[in-house]
Amino acid sequence: MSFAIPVSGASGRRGVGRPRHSAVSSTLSPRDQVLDAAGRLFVTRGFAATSTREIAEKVGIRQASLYYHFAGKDEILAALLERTLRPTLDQVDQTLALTAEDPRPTALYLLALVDIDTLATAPHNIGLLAGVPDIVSSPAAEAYVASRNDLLNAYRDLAHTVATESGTDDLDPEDLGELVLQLVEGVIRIRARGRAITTSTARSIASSCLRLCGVGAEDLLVARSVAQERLVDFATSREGSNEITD
Amino acid sequence: MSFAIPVSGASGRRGVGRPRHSAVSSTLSPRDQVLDAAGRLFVTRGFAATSTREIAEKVGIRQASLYYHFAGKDEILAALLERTLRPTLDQVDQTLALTAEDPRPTALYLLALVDIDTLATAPHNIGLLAGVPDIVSSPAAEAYVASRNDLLNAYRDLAHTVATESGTDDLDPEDLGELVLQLVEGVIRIRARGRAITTSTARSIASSCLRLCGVGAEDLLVARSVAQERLVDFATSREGSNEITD
DNA sequence: ATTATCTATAGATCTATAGATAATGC
DNA sequence: ATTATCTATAGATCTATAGATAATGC
Repeated sequence: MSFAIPVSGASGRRGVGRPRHSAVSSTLSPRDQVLDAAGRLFVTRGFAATSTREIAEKVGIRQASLYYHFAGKDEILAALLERTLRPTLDQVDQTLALTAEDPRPTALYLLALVDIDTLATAPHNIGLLAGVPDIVSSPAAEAYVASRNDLLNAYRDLAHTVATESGTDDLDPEDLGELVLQLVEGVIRIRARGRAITTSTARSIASSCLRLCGVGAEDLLVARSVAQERLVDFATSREGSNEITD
Repeated sequence: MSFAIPVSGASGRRGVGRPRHSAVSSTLSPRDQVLDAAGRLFVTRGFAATSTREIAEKVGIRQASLYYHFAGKDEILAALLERTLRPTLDQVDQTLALTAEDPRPTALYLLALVDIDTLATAPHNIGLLAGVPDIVSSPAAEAYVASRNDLLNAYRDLAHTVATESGTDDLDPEDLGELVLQLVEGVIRIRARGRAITTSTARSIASSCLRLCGVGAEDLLVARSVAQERLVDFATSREGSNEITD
């Protein structure tokens, strides 16, 4: 029993089905074109403020045609969020496994770095939707919210351990975790202001996370260099699809 | 030429005008009741996703009656944002003046502390609306966005100076400012998770801002104690309306 | 035959305006 | 007379469904 995968990617794109009223330009599958347009609009105008008509217009199809690909606006959102968070969550597990034997600062540094990279390269800075009332209160975002919570817990545990070791444990673990994640998500704000995220920026932010947990200058350097080694393994195991390694 | 102030506050509240279909409960002026209800809804459901009907329902009036107090939904938003950011901006000027003679870490610490307090005590955690696409893309938020930008610049300048002095200037000033503000706005996230913001939490977050800028443990302690002195002056000059002083 | 679109439209909103009305104030 | 509400409603959306149609695939 294998169900057909709906030809996502640069496949057919040569006129199956009735032609559009305006010519097809993109090489993406129609479904991906919708997600792309929706993502851009949700981020710039907001979810509730974006109508299905606007999305369709950007894609170059009629409003009703959206419903061939998605059951409704909510499902577009759900697909978009899923696609956005999936890579991070997968990488989190790998990252934690990879640094299981290392000192915790190294693990925290690497987790932050991977996360920052994902946010920095996500299409349309889609991470902006993370904490928005519009989105979070939508039932379609339930899975997304739950997953983001797992991520938050990972940060909380790591950050708390690191802070305790360094004697900078004046904050409640829950609050500290929130702040570290907040710092990581700073890339979203930086991107939103139109600034580029360089490798150096990513490393600096990840370092900031350790400083926040009270890690001193020497330990920080150690964490950075060990993390860099792990990252090479990581990138290799993933066939270099990650650009963080310089 | 003095135009009548529309009786904001616990004044009349004794049946001028046609009675509401449901009894008045609040002691606030009708206008403030609208802002209160709208604030709560905007934060939980989002701006575009909240209808004027919902707002009116919470207030206990008919939808059309809103238009006696506000020209439209946008104007409700504008009034709400204005009311929210005003105190911070006023305090920022005072704070910077108060610490003009102090070392920059002290000034940064105090600015963060004042800002954190404002966000921590703002009704309905209204700070949540700060970076939301919904809001930011609305023309009604123009003044608000501009003001928030001034605040960001204040953080950028202070943080950059502090970071340079401490030799932790690996981040671009723009980016560093963004991260410090992001950290301060962490209180919004913490509140959103239903956790209380104690004085100790506020101080820890402000301290985190200095750590982020590379301030060492000893200098941090100095900044904290000097800032505490300034805060006493500050609170006194404002007749103790600020709760930060413990 | 299957696929991906189209046109047309029902039904449910939602915002804002017009004009009536029920209180208090003078 | 003034104020703060009410009722009623026009006009503009917006979402989603039904059914037709123009391509390719077999």
